[in-house]
Amino acid sequence: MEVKKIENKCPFTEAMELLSGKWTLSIVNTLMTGTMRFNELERAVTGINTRMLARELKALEANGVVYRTAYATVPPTVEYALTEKGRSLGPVIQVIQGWAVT
Amino acid sequence: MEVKKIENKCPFTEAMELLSGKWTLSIVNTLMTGTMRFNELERAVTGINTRMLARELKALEANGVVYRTAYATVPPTVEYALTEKGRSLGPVIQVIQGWAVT
DNA sequence: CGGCATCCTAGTCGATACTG
DNA sequence: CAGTATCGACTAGGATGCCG
Repeated sequence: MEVKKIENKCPFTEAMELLSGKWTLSIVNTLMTGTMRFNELERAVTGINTRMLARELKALEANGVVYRTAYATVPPTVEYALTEKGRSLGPVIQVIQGWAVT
Repeated sequence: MEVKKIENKCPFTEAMELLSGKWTLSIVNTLMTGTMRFNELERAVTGINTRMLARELKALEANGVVYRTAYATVPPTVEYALTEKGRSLGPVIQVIQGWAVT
């Protein structure tokens, strides 16, 4: 059984799979300003809903873009912040933005 | 005074809607090497099929990223090349690629 | 407060067949 | 050669409710 493995699985494609989500870069961009809680993010990213935010955050966390910190307080407190990898997305956002206004 | 909020503003979202296609940037990247015909592209972009290529090319053409030149030869000849706007996507691809390998 | 579970729609994507 | 048409699988995305 021949498995047609994509040899040229370029890192570029992998990156696109992560970044092409509708909200992904908006979330990352929002987190550029600093650590935020779940509800803060939900309010800051206009138009997103709970499920999408949760899903995106999980994906971003799995990819080492954001960092999650949960505090065992009685009203649960969970904070999200960018990792080094996440912050390194700044230029990407800048460049796309620059291209967009051209 | 008004601060230009480039953050969660539309041009970025618009750009993402165009660029987030699965094949979009691969096609653009392939065309960076120069003008190509339909079948050449289909062979160069590994994994794509006729329908997707046709659809993407139409979208890219509509957005002024590529331009299409058809020659009225008996076996139809159609060439695709990047516009100025299309070539200006080079840095975008570079940056994402750079981020991907990090 | 954080965030999963459920249901749903609309769009994406792929393989194949067919046309000018 | 350069596409279009058709079908069907898959999934991203949205609305809402519930639970620790």
